[in-house]
Amino acid sequence: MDYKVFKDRIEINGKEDFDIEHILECGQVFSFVKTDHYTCYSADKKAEIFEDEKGFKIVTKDPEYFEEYFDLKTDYSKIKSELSKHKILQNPIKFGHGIRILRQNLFEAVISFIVSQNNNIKRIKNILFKIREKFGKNIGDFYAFPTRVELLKATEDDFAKLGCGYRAKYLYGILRQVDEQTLLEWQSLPTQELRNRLVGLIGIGPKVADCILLFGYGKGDVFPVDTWMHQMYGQFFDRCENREKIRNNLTKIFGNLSGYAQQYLFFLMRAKQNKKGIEK
DNA sequence: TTCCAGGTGCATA
DNA sequence: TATGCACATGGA
Repeated sequence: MDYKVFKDRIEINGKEDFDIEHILECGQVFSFVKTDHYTCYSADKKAEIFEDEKGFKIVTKDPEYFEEYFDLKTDYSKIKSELSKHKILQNPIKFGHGIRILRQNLFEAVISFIVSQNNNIKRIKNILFKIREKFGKNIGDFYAFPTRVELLKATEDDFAKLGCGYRAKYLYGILRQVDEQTLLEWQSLPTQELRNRLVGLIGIGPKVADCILLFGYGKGDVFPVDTWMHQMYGQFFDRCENREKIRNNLTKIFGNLSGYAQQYLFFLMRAKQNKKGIEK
């Protein structure tokens, strides 16, 4: 895939390694809107993505930020060719060939995946947009994701009123347990140590920690096991295991590319289940 | 109405 | 160490 960064946009040539629908609808991110095109919101930045016959145009005031965000410097054809050696991944990769793992804002990822627990994607999106509107800075035609300092003004009841349910106390608590700087400093830790730190925070369990590691820290050697992956494992491997065992087994198989493997599997599983499908 | 969603924390054995 | 249950809420 080749692409070019301009002052006000990025132009992507080809669709094999970049498909905005695959990228956004594979469950890794919640702050986007679909109209006749997709609009992405990350932290205090925004990009609109348009598809044409040749590829995609990412229109934004912050092209460098979104070059990083969409992980454009990484060669996904290499990743896919490596992962395609595993029979179980051949169909999922074919189906979700345009998936890329987003490099999301760390703090936003932490809050987002706490909200995501035992919740459905539509509702997660609503709650996160409400959090933006209520506590984030108004940037013209959208709201930035609030900083920790901005969110510290929120009471537990404020979160509950936005529909967070029992997660309100986790959000209220997490803001008082860790700040953005500390989260950033943990970046250099080995994955397991970093995971231990995250799981040590009230409101973050193994699954949410793995999502933060993968989508916030860009650690490929984790495999988030949620209800869908639990189902998938039962179907493919024809046996029942607990989530921690599934996670351990699959990271052993996929190594540093575990997180990528997980996304291809998740996307296909959910599309099948939704029936309406996100097929092309 | 009932079930379920990108789970977690806590009590109990 | 492992298992079971409560927890909020709205979409399907």
